[in-house]
Parts: sequence; C-alpha cells; structure tokens
Amino acid sequence: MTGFQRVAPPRSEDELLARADAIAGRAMGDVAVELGVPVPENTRRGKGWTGTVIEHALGANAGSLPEPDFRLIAVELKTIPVAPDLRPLESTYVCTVPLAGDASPDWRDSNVRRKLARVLWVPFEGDRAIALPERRIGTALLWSPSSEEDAALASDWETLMERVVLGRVDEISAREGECLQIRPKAANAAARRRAIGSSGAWEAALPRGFYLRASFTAAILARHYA
Amino acid sequence: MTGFQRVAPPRSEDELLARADAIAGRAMGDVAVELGVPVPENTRRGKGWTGTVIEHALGANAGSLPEPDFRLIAVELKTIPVAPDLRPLESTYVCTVPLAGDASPDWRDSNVRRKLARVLWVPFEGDRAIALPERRIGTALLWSPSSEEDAALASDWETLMERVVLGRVDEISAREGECLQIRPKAANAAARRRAIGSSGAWEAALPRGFYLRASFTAAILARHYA
DNA sequence: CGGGATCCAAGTGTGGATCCAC
DNA sequence: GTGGATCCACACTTGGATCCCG
Repeated sequence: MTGFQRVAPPRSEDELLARADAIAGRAMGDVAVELGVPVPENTRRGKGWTGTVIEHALGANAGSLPEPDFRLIAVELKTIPVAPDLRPLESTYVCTVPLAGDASPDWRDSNVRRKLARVLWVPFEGDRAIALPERRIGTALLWSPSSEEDAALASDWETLMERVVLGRVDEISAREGECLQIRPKAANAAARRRAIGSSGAWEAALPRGFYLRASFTAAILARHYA
Repeated sequence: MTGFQRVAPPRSEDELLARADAIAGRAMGDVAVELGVPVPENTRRGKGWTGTVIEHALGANAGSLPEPDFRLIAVELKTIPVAPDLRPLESTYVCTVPLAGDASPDWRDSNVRRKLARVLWVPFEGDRAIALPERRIGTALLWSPSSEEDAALASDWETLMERVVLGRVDEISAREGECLQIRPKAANAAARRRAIGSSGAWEAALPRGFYLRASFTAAILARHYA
C-alpha cells in the first residue's frame, strides 16, 4: 500500500466476490499496471508478487499481522498457482509454527484454524513457461472447511504440535501430516529462532511454517468446480 | 556499519582508552568525515548521530542486541552532551522496560545492571548554539558503579519494577526514582506494545525506557574530573 | 515429485539519543 | 528544568509465496 492506488476494503462477501469476478480471466500484469503495482522483470524476484497484486485489486488490509486480509468480513485471501486442470502446483503457506511454547494446546484456539476459517481462493495460471505478468487469473472460490476437512486438519495439527511442544520440532519431517505439513520458513537454512528445546530449556531452531498439501487444496478446488 | 570504514574491535580496555584519547579534543564532523559517516544537515535529524560516530571511531560491534557495544571486553559506550562545566545536558537512555512480565524480579539479573556494569562515558560539547559537526569530543572515562551507586540504582529499580510487574506502568511518572527513572521510549505517543495489565491480562501500553537522571551522571563525571 | 531451501517487500522493534512545551 | 514526546537508522520478523535438486 505504499503509494499505490488504494481500493476500499470490501464490506461484504458479495462485494468481495463481485470484485474477484471482475478480475477473473484477466492477466496479472494488466491488473498490476492498472493499480500502479510495479511488475518485476525476473520471476525469481517475484515470489510473493501475485499475492500482492490480488490483495491490492480486492482491497485487502495489507500488512496487518494476526488479522485476516479482509478484516471487516473476516476473510483470508490465498492466491494459488494451478495447472490447466485446476490442480495446484504448489503447497499453500498458512502461518508460522509457534516454537516458543506460548501456544494453546487446543486446535480450536490455533492460528491455523483461525486462518482457514474463511478463505477466498484465487487460482491463477501456474505454468512457468508463461511469463508471470501474462498469467491469467481464475474464478475465485469462497470456502470454509467442511466438518470432515476440519477434523482432518485437527488430527494433523494435534499430532504435529504434540512434538513441537516437547521441543522436538527439529525431528519433524515434511512427510508427516496427511493434509497439513510443517516445513522450513526462513530466509535461509542458517536462520534461527528461539524455541523450546527437548530439555525444556531455550534452544535455537530453524523457523518453520504450516503448509497445506497440494492434494488437500486440489480436493477443495475439484469439489467446487466439478 | 553499512559500507563505512571499519575499525577493528578493541581487545583490551587500554586499547579502547587509547583510541578514545586519540579523538579527544577533535570535532565530531572531522572524525565522521574521516570514517566516511554522512554528516546530517539538520540537527533534529541527527539525534543518534553522535553515538553512531563515536561507535565507529572506537570500533564498536554496531547493531547487536543484548550485547555490549564492545563485546570482547564487555564495555558499554555512552556519549553524553555536556555544558562547559561538564554537567550533562540530558538524561541517559539505558534500556527498554520489560513490560511483558518475562523479567527476573532480581536486580542482579536486570538489563539495567548488566548495561551499566562497565561503561565508557564519552562527553562532548552539548551547546546547541554550536553546529553538531563542530562540537568537540571530550576526554573519556571508564566507569563501574561504586557500591553506593549500585545500591541507589537497585533501590530505584526495585521500586519501579514492582509497579511494572503489577501492570501499573501507566501510572509511573518520570518524577519517581532518585537516579533511575522511567520515561516513554517510542516513535510517538500513539505507539503501543503488549504488556501485562493490572488485571493480569494483556493490555496495550506505551513503550518505556529506563533513563539515568542528569544529576546522577553529573556526579560520576564530577568525581572523576575533579 | 515434493521436501527442504530460499526470495522480496514492508512492517516492527531496538539502539542511538535529543527536542520542546509547560 | 525536565517530563513527556519524538526522530533516525537499521536489523529483524512476518506475510506473501515459489524455487530446485536428489
């Protein structure tokens, strides 16, 4: 939001969906130029660019921390690169893993659950043979977890967090978890953050994040668009 | 330390004092130019400039957090503006007040005590009628608190922290404390930080810092230079 | 293929302190 | 005079994610 044209926050889910409809089918670069968002030359230098563009286009409250992207209506935005058959090409970052031992042991209080309570999925062409600005935006989907999805997420989360609070996050592999996984989330492999160690004392650990597996988001998109 | 000429960290107090002697009597601006440190035009835009210049000149490990300025020899650097009679014109910032309730209740474990255990005081001309770059650097003084000074600091610290841990930091005035006081330390009066409230729950509080009163530092300088 | 590694922008916090109205 | 308010630089953290080698 630094000097770009501002779009007012949406005041209802209908208003949000109408705006999403308005950019569906358009190219990322066109939307960005219209908003005054700079277009990166190199794709490697634009890892978070798509998210930023869509945020501005839809009127997200950019940059707030524990807040949803659309605060007024409590909706989180996730842009997701997809293949022509709508299958996601990447996993989806949810939030950081609390390593300091200051998190509730209850799934219902977790940041993962709060983040995923209401999500606007905005798919876009993920084919890397196409330059980023030329990729087209897809039709958005407003989603909340079904009771089955919530149960599956809760199960993974509880299994993973049990090891985290015991100070064993370093032993967790991204192979664990059926729909939710834990992976590194850092500038590089040397990054360290204060964490509870296995002895109960502070240790330095690689920062991690919770991610949704592509198979999980694939099922969400498939169910809706089928 | 961003692109300026680096000076190696001093390996002994003698080496540090020798360097301090070498810049005593010189003008701030001359030393800055020699080191490649930019000189600000407006004095209001250079509140921390003197500290930065002296840090570079003496070889401080700039920018580390809980570390002393001279890590190898555990010495903290404080530049202090003084009148012609060597009386300080300002109070001296020590460290932030721990508002989150995660601090030890023991003075011996406190950040204030650690910071002040060994200090190199570098006085400089504080007269605002003189442009900042023209102000001359004074003769440095390496100091540790006497047992009386330590006791006085401990007394103030304990009285103040008792109210802080009870969530009553907002009720503390800078008038309290004979040698150590608590004052705002923030970008502006609207800044807020998470703190323990009087009910025990989290509240938003204005960030604060511990400061040494000018009368306290005046006594230190007077005793040494008399 | 996907787990582990990495990249950028922007916001926040900390360390360096001094300013200035009452 | 001085208590309360404020200013700058820069390191760190977080939110946005994708890259890429075994």
